[in-house]
Amino acid sequence: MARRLTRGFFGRSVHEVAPELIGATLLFNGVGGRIVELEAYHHTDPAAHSYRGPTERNAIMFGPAGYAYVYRSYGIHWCLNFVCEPKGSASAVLIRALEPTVGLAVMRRRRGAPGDRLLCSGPGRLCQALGITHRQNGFALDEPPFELLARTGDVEVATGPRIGITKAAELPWRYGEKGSRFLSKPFPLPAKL
DNA sequence: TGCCCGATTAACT
DNA sequence: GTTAATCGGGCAA
Repeated sequence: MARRLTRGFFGRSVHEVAPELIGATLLFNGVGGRIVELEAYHHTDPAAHSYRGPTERNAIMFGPAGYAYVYRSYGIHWCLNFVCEPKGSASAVLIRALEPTVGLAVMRRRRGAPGDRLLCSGPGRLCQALGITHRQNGFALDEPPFELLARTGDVEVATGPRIGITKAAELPWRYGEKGSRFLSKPFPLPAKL
């Protein structure tokens, strides 16, 4: 059975944590799936919410690693982040897509019954499918209702530019499972030699 | 205070 | 391809 990830797992560089999370299983109240896509946001990164210092919204990013940072996107959607790095470094990974594996019927109902490929393929979509809102901001990731399980097999990890940002858009800080059909967008093909 | 923009999505043409 | 939904943060005045 897969190893349970505890908060110590997250207390390292976002660029160490991010690729290790690809293929890990995220459950919320027993519903969820395999993480197939995420993005890293470091506090020195102009695209990060924490870049300009603490605010009421991003306060949890300035606390210890291993907690959920949930924010409202475009006034409509919720997006889930895992706080990483030593306390105060205000860095996190944005969970962008899951391959749904547990609780398919519940997720379909919450999402208005789209095809399974669209259930959790996007940061707003996966929060809707799992039932995550601002109420979960600050929740510990290694305690119920959250559960995180390390991946069991090998995974091929792809990297590329992040999605939907204008600042620091060139940084290749998006990580995903190569070839997964549950990505929010495909990764650009590697440059030809 | 007011205005613009954003780590998005679905429903349009 | 475009656009509306809708709200917190940043910055100018």
